[in-house]
Amino acid sequence: MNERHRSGCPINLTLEILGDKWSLLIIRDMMFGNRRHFRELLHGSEEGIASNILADRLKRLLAQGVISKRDDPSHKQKAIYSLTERGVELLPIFAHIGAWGRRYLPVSEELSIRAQLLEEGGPAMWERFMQELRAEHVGATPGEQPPAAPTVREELQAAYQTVMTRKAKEAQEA
Amino acid sequence: MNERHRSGCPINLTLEILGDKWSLLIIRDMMFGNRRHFRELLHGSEEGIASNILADRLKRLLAQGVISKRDDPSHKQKAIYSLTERGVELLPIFAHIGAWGRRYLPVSEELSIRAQLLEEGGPAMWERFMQELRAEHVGATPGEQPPAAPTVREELQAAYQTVMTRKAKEAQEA
DNA sequence: ACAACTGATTGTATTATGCAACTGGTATGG
DNA sequence: CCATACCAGTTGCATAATACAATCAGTTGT
Repeated sequence: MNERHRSGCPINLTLEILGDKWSLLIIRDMMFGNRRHFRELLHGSEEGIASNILADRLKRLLAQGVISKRDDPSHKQKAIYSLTERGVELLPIFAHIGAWGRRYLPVSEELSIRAQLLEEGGPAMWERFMQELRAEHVGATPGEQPPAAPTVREELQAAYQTVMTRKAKEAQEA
Repeated sequence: MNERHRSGCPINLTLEILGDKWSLLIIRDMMFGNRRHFRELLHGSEEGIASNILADRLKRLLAQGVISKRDDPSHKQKAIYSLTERGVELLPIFAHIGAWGRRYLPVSEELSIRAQLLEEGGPAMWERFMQELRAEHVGATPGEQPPAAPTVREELQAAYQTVMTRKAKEAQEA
């Protein structure tokens, strides 16, 4: 546990935890794809993470308190990974990263529609999403409301499906 | 130039460019420390980057259009690195990363005071800072005003100095 | 009993990083 | 005009991180 930090700069310390090509993608899948099991995270993403890297990153994120882990009551070997409050609060960073990438990089339409809605929704939508994530991941908070349907994630997912359906139809017609 | 991307997700594409432990620190120093030369970037930061890593990252950021490079008229071998519009627009991401790190990680007071002011200043302050960065880095924009004194960077720097001065006095008294 | 699935681990090859020394060229002061 | 310091990098080498495929032991459903 004797960690040596390069400096006390908040940006540097954050990069020491999240500054690699996989950590944020894992959190992205937990956050937007609601993937909570090792196998879902391993095979669910487009990018194809290796199992040893996934295991290593989950361990590190766990040690840093960005995610938590508990047993799945339905299966003795299943573990459920959840975001902690720290993890949930990464959402605005994802929103900005998504907006930046969408503006300047060769994104695909179907994978950037969520980023677009999140950017258009602004901080109010982020706050709503974070409340839903807290309910799903960090457990009950006092005075908590059952999340109104549709949730933000459902909205984003529906938009993704709409794009995919249209694209499939276009491909068929062509 | 035949780059293979892992996916068309905006978050993934952004991480493919900026997802390492150094790229964002270099941009941070250019943005907040106004370091524009190789040597300034090499020796100016607390974290101590190696010269070959710096050279490699500058090359990559240049290729990705996040920074630009031009000759320094005052010295035939000097190069001046500048942020492009893409680079300037990373500022909100830095603001959020700084805020997150400040909240959850063991930051030092003097190196997090800038993040605090930037968080408190909110999007309006970010926009002002980005306008100043555009003037300094990407050249004149139509209808541009000479930046009002003090600039945002000067404000941040002054706050840093205040903390450092107080800390030095406290250390002397103790 | 057995196949499929669970969260991982192991071995090996490749790539990235860290560190120090070094390069060719440029300004500067005496 | 020469020594010195400075400039943006490059090179060689050791170590660390990552990628990929195969494998593991325990669990579950059939």
